[in-house]
Amino acid sequence: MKENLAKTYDPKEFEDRIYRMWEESGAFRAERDPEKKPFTIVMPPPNITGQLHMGHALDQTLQDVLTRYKRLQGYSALWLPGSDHASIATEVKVVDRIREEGLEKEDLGREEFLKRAWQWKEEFGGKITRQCRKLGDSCDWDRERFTMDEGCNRAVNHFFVQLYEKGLIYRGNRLINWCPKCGTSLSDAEVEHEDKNGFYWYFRYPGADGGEGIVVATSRPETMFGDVAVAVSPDDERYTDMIGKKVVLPIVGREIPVIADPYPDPEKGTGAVKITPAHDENDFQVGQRHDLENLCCINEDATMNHVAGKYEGLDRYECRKAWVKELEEEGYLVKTEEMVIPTGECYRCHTVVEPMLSDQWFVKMKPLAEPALEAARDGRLTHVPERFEKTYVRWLEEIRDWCISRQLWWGHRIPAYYCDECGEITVSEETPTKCSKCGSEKIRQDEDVLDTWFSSGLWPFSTLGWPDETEDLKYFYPTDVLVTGYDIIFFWVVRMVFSALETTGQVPFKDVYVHGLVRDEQGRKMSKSLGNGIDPLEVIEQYGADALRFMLTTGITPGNDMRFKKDRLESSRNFANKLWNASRFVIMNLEDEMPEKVDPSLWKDEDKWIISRINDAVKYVTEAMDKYDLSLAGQRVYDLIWNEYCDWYIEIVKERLYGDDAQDKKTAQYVLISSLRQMLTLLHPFMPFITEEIWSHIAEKAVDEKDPDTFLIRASWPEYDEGLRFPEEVNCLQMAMDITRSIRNIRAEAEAPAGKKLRSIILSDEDKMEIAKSGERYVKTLANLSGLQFTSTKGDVPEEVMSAVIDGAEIFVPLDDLMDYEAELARLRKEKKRLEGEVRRVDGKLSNQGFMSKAPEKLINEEKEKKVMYEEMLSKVCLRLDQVEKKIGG
RNA sequence: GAUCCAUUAGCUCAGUUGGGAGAGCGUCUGGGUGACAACCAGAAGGUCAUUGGUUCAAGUCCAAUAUGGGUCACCA
Repeated sequence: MKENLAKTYDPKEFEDRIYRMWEESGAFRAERDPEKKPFTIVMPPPNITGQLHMGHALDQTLQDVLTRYKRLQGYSALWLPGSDHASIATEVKVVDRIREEGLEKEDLGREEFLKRAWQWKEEFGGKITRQCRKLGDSCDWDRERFTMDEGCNRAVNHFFVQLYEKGLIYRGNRLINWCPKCGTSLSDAEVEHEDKNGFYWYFRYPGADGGEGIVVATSRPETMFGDVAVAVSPDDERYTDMIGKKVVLPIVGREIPVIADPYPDPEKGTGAVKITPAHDENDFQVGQRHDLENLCCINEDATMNHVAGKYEGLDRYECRKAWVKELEEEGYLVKTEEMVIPTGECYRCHTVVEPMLSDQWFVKMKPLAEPALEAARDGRLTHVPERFEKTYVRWLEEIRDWCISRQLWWGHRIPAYYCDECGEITVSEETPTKCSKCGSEKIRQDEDVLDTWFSSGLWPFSTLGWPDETEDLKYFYPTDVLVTGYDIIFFWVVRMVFSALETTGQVPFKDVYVHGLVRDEQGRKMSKSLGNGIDPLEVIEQYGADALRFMLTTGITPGNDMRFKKDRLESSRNFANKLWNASRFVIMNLEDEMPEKVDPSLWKDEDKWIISRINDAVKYVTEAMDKYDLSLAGQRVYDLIWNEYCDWYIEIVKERLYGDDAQDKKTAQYVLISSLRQMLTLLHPFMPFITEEIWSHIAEKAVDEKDPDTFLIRASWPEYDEGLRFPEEVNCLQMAMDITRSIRNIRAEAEAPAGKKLRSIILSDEDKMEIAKSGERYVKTLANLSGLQFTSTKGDVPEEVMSAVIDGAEIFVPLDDLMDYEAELARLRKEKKRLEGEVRRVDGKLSNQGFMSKAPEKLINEEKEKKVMYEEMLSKVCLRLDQVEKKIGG
């Protein structure tokens, strides 16, 4: 006898073992097989600082489902894993760590600090990837990459130099977003905008000529020290005569000009704007137009500098408080107004960002954005769901130059070298030994590192060997689909696309599959600060990885958030349990040998029915998977296994398994097991562990732990087969199931015990008699009958019965002393009402001239048939109702 | 301010070329039946947010409104 599965479903017992078997046998390895088509996904690299959270679990499960599906379909499927150095995030962690030793990073020096950072990476960097294995991720671990490994470093330098030489990277002194806490510049995308309650303070700037001067409003009085002008609209009549005159900066005493510029809106505030070019983007532009000085009054740590006079050294907000007080005491404050102030915050530490004038490196975006837009417009790049293309397009259309230098140590150091002699900047992939212009050896490398996203942007091809024309790059690139959350479309997706188009000339992936966030049971975002995060590893410990995976990939829609519900987790686990038990049943009913293939001529109706149902499901599931409708695909497999295979097929087939007909028994065994194999394959992408475990007990060719080709993970995805449609047998089973349900229904309503054998009479229409009778043996067992009689004459039906009507037949159950006419009456009335409704609906359609003239003929015929059917059923119900009413009356 | 999403059974959500409203959980009624109580057999429960439009036909397409949520935006 074949060894059976354990008595109870216990995922802990086999999940790790199965994973080890896959990994050690090389089942995940993707070969460059010219016979196969490639399928590639690169994993969005998790930060080395992070822990695996539910967001990763969702993101990765989706990728794994797709990868496993394609692998089963015979593709050479590569899912390439890796992790991201996460410049700012990691640096902050390492700084915190050395601070525990009472040290600042400056105390260590750059070299020693980087050593510590690498130590951190070694220590924690592998954590997430180890955790991925628990989820069942079928990544090719031999190809695992890190954004700061040698190859990626080379790609980054190469890309930087390429852009620089094309004039797409430049160094400039411009206004950038500065995070005072992280001590670095940020890109626009790294600044989060938030509305905060604050004030407008209205201050009078007196005229230098002793006149009234001008009143300006500001939400940031501390920047007044950096004011270099007051701007008014040239069309603002209130201020026409002020233009060209000077006003005095209160208390400071410095005289500044009143200038005319289109920027001020006469409708807003007082119509006059103080201009602080060093601390505001708009003011900066005004300053450029009027050739004004950029007077900086705030330090990098957000304290005031010497320009603020006695406030030097004070924090910007402390200064604000004291300064407003002083201005008020001196009579310059005209009024204060409560106001909602939009502020920018650092996306890492949420410190209010300070716009600062600074020397930084920038990427010129317009020339890069255009091809990326084109790729979306002409369909080389598609978004799932489609609507995210708008997000993508709008961001690219409004894009500004990208500040890529960061004042940090952990990251890719900018490959630019300054000559101390002549000031020349040498940009080079290889570390130069001397200045490219004057030949001096006194050169030093730029201190800054690059934005993390600069290297992430190269991920889909740097991981495959670019800039070298490697075999991997040729075979696996461009990748097929990128799976990611909508929250990083801007940060990441967009940058990968333009970087790829610029370097490889191809889109980095054809499709972008966008998923939502996993929220908690109340619908809140899971976050560290709320402490409402659910640890995927704990869930796996309790319910198994398969249950988690199934729960995450079904019952959701692409692009929409999902709520983490324990209910659904339990229901997924129950489904696994159901499959486990069904498989146990199948195995326990096998002989010593695996059943051999039987000739289709031996198939019974129910065999053809389940084969046909599976065949239909294969078509449906394959189409859904191809459209990324994983949820619908998973749901369909669930229904197939539970509601068709378990609920009906297994129940029907039991009689044959316990019977004496040896050949028929073998047929049943074969169909049972071959159906199961197909269903396991369909389910495998979603629930890889349990399906692989069961497979190892029922595979046609024995599983060899060393040979991945014998595993389910490398089996063949079933294909839809026109030859496996059996409409007649499907109809027969359908009718048998309808009759069975009717009888069960009657039994329940009459409160007859399930164990009690009943008799039933089926009064069938002539044309349906054959088909009804062909289902006799199913109905007898499934409805637990002692006798079943078919007739076409009404007279054969006894009077004391309960009844039900289905298409083509009436079902009667004589209940003798169990007879409950009240229940029967109630049920018949309900049925009558329902049928009347149906007839009304169909009549409505058929008497509608528009419908009759415009609807497709096929549909009209269907409706006509329905009309006949419903009317027949109704008349039967009415007749029966009459009888019962008389009975009760008499 | 611009834009996107959501609104379907008590709860959480599916519903993909417009053509008879579904699942899981919960509730109610039966059930220890030779895989499964993490189960089986039944049942109740919905003017698909509102209004208008297109269509023979709308949960599904279009337009407005309401409520909730998200994203983007240089407003002193």
